[in-house]
Amino acid sequence: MKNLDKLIYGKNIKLTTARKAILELLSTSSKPLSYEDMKEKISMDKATFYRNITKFEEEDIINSFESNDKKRYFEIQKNPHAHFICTNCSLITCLKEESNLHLEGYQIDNIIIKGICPSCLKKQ
Amino acid sequence: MKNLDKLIYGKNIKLTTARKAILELLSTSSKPLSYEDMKEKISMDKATFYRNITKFEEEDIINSFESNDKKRYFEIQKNPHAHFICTNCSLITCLKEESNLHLEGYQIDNIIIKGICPSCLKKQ
DNA sequence: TGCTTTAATGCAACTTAGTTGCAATTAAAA
DNA sequence: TTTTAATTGCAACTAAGTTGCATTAAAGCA
Repeated sequence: MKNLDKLIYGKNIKLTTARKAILELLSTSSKPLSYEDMKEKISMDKATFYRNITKFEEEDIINSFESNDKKRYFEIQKNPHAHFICTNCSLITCLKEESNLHLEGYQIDNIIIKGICPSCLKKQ
Repeated sequence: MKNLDKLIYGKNIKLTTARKAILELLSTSSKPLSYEDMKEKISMDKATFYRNITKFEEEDIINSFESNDKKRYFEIQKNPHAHFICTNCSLITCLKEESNLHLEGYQIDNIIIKGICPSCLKKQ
């Protein structure tokens, strides 16, 4: 079974060419991607893109968050981790370490921390 | 000196009626508000609203974050605290306790935690 | 208090993200 | 291979947020 097949195995989803294109791109990227980042590389209509994104989020295959530039960034939901967004330079950093936060009674899916990154702090 | 004056004291900002209306509304609200929440209660143009929001954010008077409904929510930046957003019912909860996270080398301004709230977990 | 300057406002027109209805197409199961 | 339900593309739409420009109002000063 190929990697992409694994992502949707057992879920109520058909593996179409459009969906392969999105998952292929996201799973080979080292950082979260926005629609703008992806639109030249995938040849589907905007409606198809967003309908699939919605479906993937419902099935917990990807997750998304809003960055400083007011765009939504998408990422395969493997090895869940927190993200740091620099409100100065808009850099997104994946934080593997800070993801073991616990909140009694809550299910935590995603943590986004906003602030100033070390590089921007030095320049000030 | 009145409460609203305190917020902008010493900053490069005129206290206009439009700005009073925004700050008045945000400072008397117990939860973050979106543009849609506020637009009937403030009588200014959309452009004025967003220009002032931008200014307030630059001067660290308010902060904003994107919720599950893809709207931006605004809040006075006092007693900084984390927010929990339920991706099921879209409820926003202020978490006073969980705000002492430390990240070496980073300045943390805002923490957003997404997941499922206790009430939705029980219903499942 | 009235004058002056500079910033803030309202309006209109725009950009872009994201959504929806519908007819045509395609994946997957029989 | 055929069938059927899900997916796609298209076009038209909604709503957030932005920008240029002429008008207005806040705040400092005479």
